[in-house]
Amino acid sequence: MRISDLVAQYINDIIEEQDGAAEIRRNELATTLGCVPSQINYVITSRFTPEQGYIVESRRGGGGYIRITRINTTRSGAIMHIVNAIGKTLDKATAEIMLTNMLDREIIDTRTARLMAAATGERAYADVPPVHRDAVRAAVFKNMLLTLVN
Amino acid sequence: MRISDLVAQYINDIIEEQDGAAEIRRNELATTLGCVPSQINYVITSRFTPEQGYIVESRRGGGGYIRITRINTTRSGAIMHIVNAIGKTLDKATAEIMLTNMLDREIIDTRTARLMAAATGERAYADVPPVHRDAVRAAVFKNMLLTLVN
DNA sequence: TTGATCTTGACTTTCTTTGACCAATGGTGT
DNA sequence: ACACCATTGGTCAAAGAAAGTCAAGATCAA
Repeated sequence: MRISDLVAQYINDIIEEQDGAAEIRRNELATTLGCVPSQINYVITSRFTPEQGYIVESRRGGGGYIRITRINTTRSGAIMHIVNAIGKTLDKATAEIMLTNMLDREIIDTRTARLMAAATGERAYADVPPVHRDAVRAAVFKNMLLTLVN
Repeated sequence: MRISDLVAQYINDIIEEQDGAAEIRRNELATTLGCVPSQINYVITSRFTPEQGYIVESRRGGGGYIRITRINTTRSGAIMHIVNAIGKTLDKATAEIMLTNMLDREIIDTRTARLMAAATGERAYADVPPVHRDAVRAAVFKNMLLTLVN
């Protein structure tokens, strides 16, 4: 087996283990796999390109690293799935679970989550008759989600 | 972990605690974190620059100090100003004007503006008795704005 | 055979750490 | 006031620690 395939597989394993992202140290990995450091660069530029759905960030100098992140192409699909899962009403607890879930899956970022939590929080609906609160919340939540679908 | 990151984090924690400004004593901090004093300068010049939104003042001699102030306060201040300008109610048109204004002033980005517009749009309030709609909108809008302060 | 893909290593660039030396400030004794 | 000095912070350059680039040679597949 080719060394480059070993390297690629090694990186893929980490990405798989770590939920979509691998952070490696080039020299260390090269030593571990018994190859020259620039081999890592070769593998990255040939198998972890943006076209293939990866983002690569790196840093030189002391404490340097290379981070490879798999792009989530199913984001829009995931959002639509959630939108469809919301019925006529949505209680606060469920909304929060959904937000946490989306955060974990990196469908939204922390700022967006906070913003959406604020818009669906109980405090915002003091003037809404209790029987209607969950319906309003569902509508607000859905409308916001839809703006996130590119 | 890099020492420079430790220093940066330490300073950031203080800034966070103290509402936007940290005053440190270079030698003391260096001793606390176990690094050479000039390391503090390195961290400051590489991570707390004006471009990154910080002002740094210092003084030598007895009772000397280094003060690092975050100047993103403009944004927070601007947001708080808007929050305070919103009364008990807020109609859709006014909300949109405010959003446009914040966009122009670069207080928020396009995505955030769209998200907030969706959360305050008429379509979200079908289940709210008309007399209460503007009050709910005001509450939602304020709650969202408050998450942007920081 | 030949073009594409791999492998390797010399050289480059960027970021971090450290220390020697410099500059300003405030206090103290005359 | 003034000279002096202890106490701080500032600067800069060298050394160290990664990662990046590139081109020459090796291999492989059609």
